[in-house]
Amino acid sequence: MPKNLVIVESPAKARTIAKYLGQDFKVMSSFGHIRDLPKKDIGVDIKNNFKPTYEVPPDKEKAARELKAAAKGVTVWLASDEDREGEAIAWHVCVLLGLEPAKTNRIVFHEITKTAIAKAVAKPRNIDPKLVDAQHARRVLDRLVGYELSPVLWKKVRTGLSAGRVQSVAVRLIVEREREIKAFKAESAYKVTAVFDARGQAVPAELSEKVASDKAAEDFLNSIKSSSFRVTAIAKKPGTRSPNAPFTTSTLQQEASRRLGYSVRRTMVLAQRLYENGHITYMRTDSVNLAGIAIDAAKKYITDNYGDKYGQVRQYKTTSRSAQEAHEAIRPTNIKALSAGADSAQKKLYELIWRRTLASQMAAALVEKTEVEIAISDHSQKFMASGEILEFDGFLKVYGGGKDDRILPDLVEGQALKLKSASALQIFSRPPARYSEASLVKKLEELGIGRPSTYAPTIGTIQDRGYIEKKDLEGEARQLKEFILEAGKVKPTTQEVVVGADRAKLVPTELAEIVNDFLLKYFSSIVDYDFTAKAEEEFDDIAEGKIKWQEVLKRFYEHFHPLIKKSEGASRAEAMKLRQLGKEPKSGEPVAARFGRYGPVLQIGASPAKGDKEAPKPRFAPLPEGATIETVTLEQALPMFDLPRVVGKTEDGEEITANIGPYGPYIKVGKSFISLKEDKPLRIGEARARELIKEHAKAAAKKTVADFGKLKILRGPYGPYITDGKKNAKIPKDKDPEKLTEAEAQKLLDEAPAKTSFRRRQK
DNA sequence: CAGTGAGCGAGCTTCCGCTTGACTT
Repeated sequence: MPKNLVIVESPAKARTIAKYLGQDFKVMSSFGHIRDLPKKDIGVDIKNNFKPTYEVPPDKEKAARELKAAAKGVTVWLASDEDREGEAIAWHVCVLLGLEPAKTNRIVFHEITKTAIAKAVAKPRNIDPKLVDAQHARRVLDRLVGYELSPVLWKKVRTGLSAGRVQSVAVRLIVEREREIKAFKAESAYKVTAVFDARGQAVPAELSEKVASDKAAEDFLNSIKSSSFRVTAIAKKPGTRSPNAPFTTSTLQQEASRRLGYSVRRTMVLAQRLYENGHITYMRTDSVNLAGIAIDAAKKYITDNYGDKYGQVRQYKTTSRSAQEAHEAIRPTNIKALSAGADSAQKKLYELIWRRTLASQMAAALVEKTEVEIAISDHSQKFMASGEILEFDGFLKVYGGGKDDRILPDLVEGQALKLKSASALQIFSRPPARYSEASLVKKLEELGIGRPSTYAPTIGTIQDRGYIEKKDLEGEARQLKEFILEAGKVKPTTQEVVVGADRAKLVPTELAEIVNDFLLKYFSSIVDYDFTAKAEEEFDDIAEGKIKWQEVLKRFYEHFHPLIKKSEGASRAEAMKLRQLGKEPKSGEPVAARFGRYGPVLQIGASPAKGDKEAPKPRFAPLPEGATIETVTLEQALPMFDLPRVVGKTEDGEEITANIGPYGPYIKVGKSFISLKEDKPLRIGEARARELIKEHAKAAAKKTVADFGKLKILRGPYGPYITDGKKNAKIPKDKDPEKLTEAEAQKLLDEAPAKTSFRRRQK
């Protein structure tokens, strides 16, 4: 029987450490925080000096039971992470096991290697009560903000909403970015480019200044028709490009999004699998530090495979202001393994991590940049030609940026050049980019808001609450004017480009705007971008013993709670942004847009006064696509009251209607609904509707493996399944779904467990 | 999943940060 019990946070870590510790040690996991504030109420006794009530949540009961059983009569070693949360986990484990925090062995290691673990065990310390206090303050502060603020939103806006220190700032960032984009006025200018001839070789160049108007652009091209051109200066400059630091959670999410197109959540699920199978180090980290053995192994690998001159040992320093550095950077556990992972998605992510890690220990790439100045005989402006040649690839050998050489022909100062052609193309200044999941994570990290373990869940939460939507943006076609000088003549022409098209961008809903504006008005200090940073300073003061944690909370609460009281005076109508659009021509009734119980809505006629049952009820309609409460016009609003609209009949004589529902525009035949994408419910014709109905039927047939009437076997995203319209059943792997008989299918369905409720996304 | 927007009232919702499974149509 082992005499020692080591408790870490993660079961995968427990397995690894067990290998290094031998027979005398049993290693178990707490599965993260093993005690927490209760979910159902605030769990903080505010009047009693903010005394928190902690309990074991239902999903941790099993772990708690097993730890208690294993801790009897042995020496316990607390080996949770070395940061504020880890220290608190160690303390909670002590309380759970009835141990004395001041007398229990506390050990930490930043890298999981035999020597690091042996060193830690040789020199145990005790729990740092001040660091635990800092965590109490962090936990209780978040609880007070979340559980006092959210109910205000239930009363003033809609039930079930939420607000918090992290999520409300994330929403604010997205709302404000969207407003910047809406307010942006694109400015036009002209970019002049030219191609010169140097003894038969082409030299592309660009005019050093932009030209403001189309007249100026045309005039300029006309004015250089008979000019002469001469090389007046050649500057060659060596340049270097250095590799980036190894991955943290945030940079891994950004690069996996950019290079592999993975969502933040998908990246974390894949990384978790790689970690559990021992292929990579821990994936929730803010550190760019590599263990000594990892640096040595990378150095050896580089020397053996690419040669000495490709290697350069580098130690990176974190630039993140919130970093707590409890772990290493994310790296392969064995750099000699070029590939790892159970499927191609995992493999791609592993290879990205492998390449980034190796590149971080490689030499800089060397480039030679050439700038050539070309003077125009009768103008003061100059053309500039630039070239870049990669002289030594260095780290780009494994982590390339995919930039091609731009090679200029050999030129000498004073050399005359002949103009082959020139063009002036209209360009527009671009609005700031919408956030993607990954760029939002980057921004939050810069602001010090959120932690590696919460980036992905936070994005999920603000989507679940209906604050933001992930959207593919189609962009719009824009005609760009262009003047081309060729063979001594300037000709006007146009180029069509699509601007603003983008994939998977975060767009705020009207609900987000309402909630954000409300929070900004009544709780500006809480949704302030620096709120977390300031709070962190106070937590640090607690950890350093400069102030008691209850004192920090007291000061905060004396400021915060009056804001809650004050917000109770806010009127619902104010929050709901009622906006009058005009009068309906037929009846003269007022037409308004507002945020209703279920979202944005158009309304004709005033809401009757309370208790007035005689007054006519107002009529309601959804907002047209793309319009918002702030932008919708009377002209756009009026036709919406004609929905639902009869489109026509099918060949069988069934009526087809069109409408806009809570899930977008659709057409309806009998009981089936078909979502509309390009077609508009106000305009779609009978012929087109019939087409869509046929396509829909075809797609449904493709999904059907077998149809027994009441019972159907369908192909879903998780494989084939049996359904009777009410209950679903999986088909065992050893059965061929094509050959299943109705009786067999019925039996499987009857045996399947009853539908369980599984909520990830709320309505 | 494809409405709605009366009124009343009971019962419920909610945070951030640590960690995994079990589960889905």
